[in-house]
Amino acid sequence: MKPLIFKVALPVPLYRLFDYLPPEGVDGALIKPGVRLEVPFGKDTKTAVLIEICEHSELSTDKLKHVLSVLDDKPLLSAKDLQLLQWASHYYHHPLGEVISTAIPNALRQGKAMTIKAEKHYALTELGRTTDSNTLKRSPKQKCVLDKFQSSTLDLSEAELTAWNNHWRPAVTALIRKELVSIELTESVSAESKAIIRNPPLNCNSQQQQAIDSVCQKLGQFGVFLLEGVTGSGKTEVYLQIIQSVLARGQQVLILVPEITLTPQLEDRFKQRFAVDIALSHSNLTDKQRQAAWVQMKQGTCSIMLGTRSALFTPLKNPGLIILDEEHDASFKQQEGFRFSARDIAVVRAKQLHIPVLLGSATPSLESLYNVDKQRYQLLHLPERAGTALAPVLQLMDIRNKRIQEGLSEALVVEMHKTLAKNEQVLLFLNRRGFAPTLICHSCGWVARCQRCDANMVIHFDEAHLKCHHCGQEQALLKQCPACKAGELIPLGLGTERVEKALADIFKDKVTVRLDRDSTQRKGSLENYLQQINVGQVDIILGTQMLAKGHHFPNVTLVAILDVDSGLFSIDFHVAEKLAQMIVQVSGRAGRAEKPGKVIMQTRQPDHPLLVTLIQQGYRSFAKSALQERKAAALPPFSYQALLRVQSVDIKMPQDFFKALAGLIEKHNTGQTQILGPVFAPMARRAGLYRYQLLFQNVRRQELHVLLDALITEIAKLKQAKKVRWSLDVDPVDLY
DNA sequence: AGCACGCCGACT
DNA sequence: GTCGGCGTGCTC
Repeated sequence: MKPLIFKVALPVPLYRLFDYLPPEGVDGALIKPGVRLEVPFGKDTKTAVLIEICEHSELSTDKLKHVLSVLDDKPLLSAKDLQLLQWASHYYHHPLGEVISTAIPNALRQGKAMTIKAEKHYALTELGRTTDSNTLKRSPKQKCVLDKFQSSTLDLSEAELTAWNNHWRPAVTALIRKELVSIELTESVSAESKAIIRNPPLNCNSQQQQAIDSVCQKLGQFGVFLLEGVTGSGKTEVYLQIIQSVLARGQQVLILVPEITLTPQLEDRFKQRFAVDIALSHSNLTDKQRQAAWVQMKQGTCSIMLGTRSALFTPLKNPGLIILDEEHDASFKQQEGFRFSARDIAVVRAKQLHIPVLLGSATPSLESLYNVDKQRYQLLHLPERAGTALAPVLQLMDIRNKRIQEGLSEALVVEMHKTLAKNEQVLLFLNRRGFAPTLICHSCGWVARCQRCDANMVIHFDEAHLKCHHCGQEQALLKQCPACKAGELIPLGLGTERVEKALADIFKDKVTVRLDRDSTQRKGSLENYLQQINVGQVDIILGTQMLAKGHHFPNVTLVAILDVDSGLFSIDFHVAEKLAQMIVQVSGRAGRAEKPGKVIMQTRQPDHPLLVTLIQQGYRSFAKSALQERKAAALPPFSYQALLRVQSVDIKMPQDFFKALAGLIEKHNTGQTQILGPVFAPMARRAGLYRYQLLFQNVRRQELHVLLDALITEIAKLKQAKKVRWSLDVDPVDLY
């Protein structure tokens, strides 16, 4: 009788599976694909995932090793999960083992048990702490809540309720989930849950209601919805009410948001509505927390997951809906390793699971709008701002030949004074951190350059450093020109730090807060600043693109984009789209309720078609004309692209690789795929590596992928390929 | 990706 | 005579 062969995926960058024999003394037929296996691999042992069991191997049986042990009783990944991951591996031409690695939490990848002993220990400790009132001497408020809780008194005060929700409930429900708490406790908790009046649904306008109804009618079947709603149009309320319906069907919801949007405020908004726990998944969690969230979704003990990009792959016991908020956001595309688009895979996953997927944005991506045109996606439009709020007025401020002080024109300063005099807030947007992007010698023209990149060092006065924003290298701020030893060093150009200092001079009695990566590095400091802004302790808010994401500033009535021109000229066709989205998103921070907002864009290109179209006719008109341009140039979404990036410390090394590749392309490109390059990347050297790229483009996706398939197989075997770092980026969003 | 094997230069 | 440089090839 032939032995069974286990085909397994390993977390290595290899485009193939490995064959093993079942563990010794174990009937292989009893083991199911999707379980984790401990296998010997080379010198060490690794955690593999069983993909398939079959009867044949390319290798003779005596060459095969036995699986050491089976780590799971039940598959960690279902057949559908595996199917999706295999699809993604194929579509993005990335090794399956590494794709699986992105789909499962780090702890499980390392072979840890699915139920965590340490977690149980933690829960028990927590139980001891929370149920023993005597140990709560330091927190009398908690003690009071506990006493009421234990005596089944359910009329909690508001403060007690908050304490309960924030500190108690998560701990106790975590215990219940782990079945470590007795039945009577469970019962009193559920009674208590019902007693708590959570934030009820808000009244919806007719468009909101229509959007809700459209999606709810499709529950249980596949459909893609694009929810287009400007800031303040009540998108979140639409999400919440649809989620309510999904929960009522006993199904789970996966909500994906961009990296920076996942704030405690958003989490609170969900918590305040639903009487269920919310699993979180983002990069700030510990391995253990991520695993716990993942396992809860898989086992169905939690119904809502709120997470970033990689949460997309979380196994769901009863999938009901996927929501992807701010679908235009570039952070849904992973920019290294397995370069997947969470937005695109979300659609594939929803189709596989026969559930709807809801993409939301005030500024939908051109791809999604194109899919609406093609009737692949159903558009749900929320044209109004909820309540009485008025849309902000956008205007261009021509600053040609005008006096400018540290990036602020006199006319803008006047507007700022007017706004501040009314006790309203001003928001200034400048997408460049640091003090100034260039340090130049006034005497000899020497410029501080990064030694490892084709880039200038950026001046950071606060830390007395020169920093490279591309490789992170830092050096002490120079006092003297290293070239001529004599000249005065002058900061050239504008960054947020510099504007901050100017604001302190011009608006002496006003409070300014600067929000950028440097000022919010410490954990919780962003939350802190946002809090200060919302209670009115701040007059002027100054920051980079992190201002464009999600945060609401109700008292801001003037928004100024200090330098809109820097985004207007780029060889990358995506940049115009990103700029338009950024302008609209930043504008959305202004004007709330009865206070209409004003948005000023300082420009030296007041006639630029992008700006004029956007301002006079709005985002949709801009998108329409941008799509027409894409069509005329046969650019995506009217064609499909893949970018091969090649990096090397040696400037000449990649040439051998490209020479070999040219032969392969010649041999395999039997279709119409256009090959553009190889050329240097726009920044030819970064972090000490020379960077080349080669673009593949074809109006037929299938044909492009057939070529890529053939090429990847051969490149993986190429000896010239081992001397360089290469990667393939399917559907690239930035061509740099 | 790791890791070992392997063949040529500066050190005890 | 040996340590170690990283080029090449393999991992079921």
